[in-house]
Amino acid sequence: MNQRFAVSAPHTPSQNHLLAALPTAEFERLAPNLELVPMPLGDVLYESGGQLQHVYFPTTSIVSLHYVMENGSSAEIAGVGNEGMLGISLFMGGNSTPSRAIVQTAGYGYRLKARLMMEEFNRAGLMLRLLLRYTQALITQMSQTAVCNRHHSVDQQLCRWLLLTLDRLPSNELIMTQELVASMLGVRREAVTEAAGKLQHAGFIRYRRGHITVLDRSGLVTNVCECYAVVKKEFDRLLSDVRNRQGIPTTAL
Amino acid sequence: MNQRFAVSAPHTPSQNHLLAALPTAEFERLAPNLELVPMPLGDVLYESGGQLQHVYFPTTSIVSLHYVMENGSSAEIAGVGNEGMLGISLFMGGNSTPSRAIVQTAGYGYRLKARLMMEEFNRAGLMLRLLLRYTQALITQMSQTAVCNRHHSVDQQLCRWLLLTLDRLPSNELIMTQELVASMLGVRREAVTEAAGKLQHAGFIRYRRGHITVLDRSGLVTNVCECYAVVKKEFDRLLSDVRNRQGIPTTAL
DNA sequence: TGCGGTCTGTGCGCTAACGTACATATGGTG
DNA sequence: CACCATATGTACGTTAGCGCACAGACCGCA
Repeated sequence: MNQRFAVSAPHTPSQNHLLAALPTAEFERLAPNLELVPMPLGDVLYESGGQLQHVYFPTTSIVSLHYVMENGSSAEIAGVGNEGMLGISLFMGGNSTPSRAIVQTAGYGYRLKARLMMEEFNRAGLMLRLLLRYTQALITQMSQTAVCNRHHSVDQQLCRWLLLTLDRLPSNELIMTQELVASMLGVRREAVTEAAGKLQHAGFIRYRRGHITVLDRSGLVTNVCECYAVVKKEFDRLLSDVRNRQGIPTTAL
Repeated sequence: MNQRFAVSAPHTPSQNHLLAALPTAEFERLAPNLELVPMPLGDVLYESGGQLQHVYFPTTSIVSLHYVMENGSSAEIAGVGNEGMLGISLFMGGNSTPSRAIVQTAGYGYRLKARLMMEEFNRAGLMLRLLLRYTQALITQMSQTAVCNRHHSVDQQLCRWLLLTLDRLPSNELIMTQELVASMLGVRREAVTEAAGKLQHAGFIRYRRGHITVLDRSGLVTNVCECYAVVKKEFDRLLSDVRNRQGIPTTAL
């Protein structure tokens, strides 16, 4: 159903919540410059330390902000789906990303040239407010990841990760090897096999070579740590009024 | 020497790098509203989830952004000294902090009413650019903390933490119990005792009840993980032109 | 000067996660 | 259809860090 939808439905920038939240005037100014791009699994949008040529607004894809250490081990810092944007360091001022952005779930997205993004941002209009809000939500996600890495078990973290990914997906199936999940969580592949085995045994998920299907969402919820709810709640709080083209209260700016 | 300096030298907002980087006009507009406040050890500036009444610009104090979990365990997300500011979520749009801000090293700072801060920010001038840059640096610190929590030993993390704190201090002595350090790193107090014991044995530090003195900085550097350098480098890169009243290249905005 | 709360040192069993090694299963490709 | 690269399952010893318990040391205060 997911794939059928992706084929039959026309792609539109409004599938991305941030773009969808722009007032008509701003949206139409931007629209001609938004370029639909396919995002295949494993595609690297940004390399750590690289210059930003474009920003990306995922629609059906999910991208992982990833950090790779000197010794080769890695961990996900945050995930970005159709609720967000990639390339915030462009307007934050660094002009280069500290982390790597890698496509975690294949799909589509729209991209915009860095220069055009900056022009829009510099108008200091709704776009600026939207992006700063989103950045705030992203910061929460990163902090929570830091704390979760410190204090929670792999089992809990796997549940958190599955739920956060599931929330960004139209279907209940993840195209995803355990190896890849392991590199997201920053743990051994075997640890994922074991944790996923428990979840499958409990009937919450089912998987086969490269596919994970969630059968019982509520089962995952009972096993997840508080971090999931914290992140979810903060995204809802900050971005709930971003769902429709109504804008954001102007008190903020 | 540190304390003698704090007493004899007059306090001035320019001791904070962000304030010092403002052009004279903007600085003088703000100055009358900057209120000098003492920041005693353990003082809580923001409680998690609370509303922001002020933003704070530390001068001689260091404040820790801290996260406390349901089960009581905690961890530091980032530290803020005279290079930065507390209360970024004010202008980012959330208007409430997700984390707790607690004074880690006693000292002074200036505070500014939230409303006045927003007025300045909304001028979309240099202040906005400065603060976004700083936020970008803060994000790097948070990401790196997340990864460090995942992959590095307590020994390494203690070195990282000591060096980052030392860099914000005019002297080489930290007024700090091991208990407090432990709650920063999110580990057991005993783990800090042990790690600190090794460092003392190696002659890098010396400590007594509530005081840690760094004797050999380079010794810590040889034991620290890459995370220290990454954070330091990114702060330097983003904020090097913030040291003096020259402003920031206008390419960014 | 002595008291007492707090900070620091140390030991011990326990567990989660790691590193390594290898066996087995799967599904796309020629 | 057979092959084979890749994904998954399992096992075992090792280790870092935890939780707990308690002893000793320090330092400010009465």
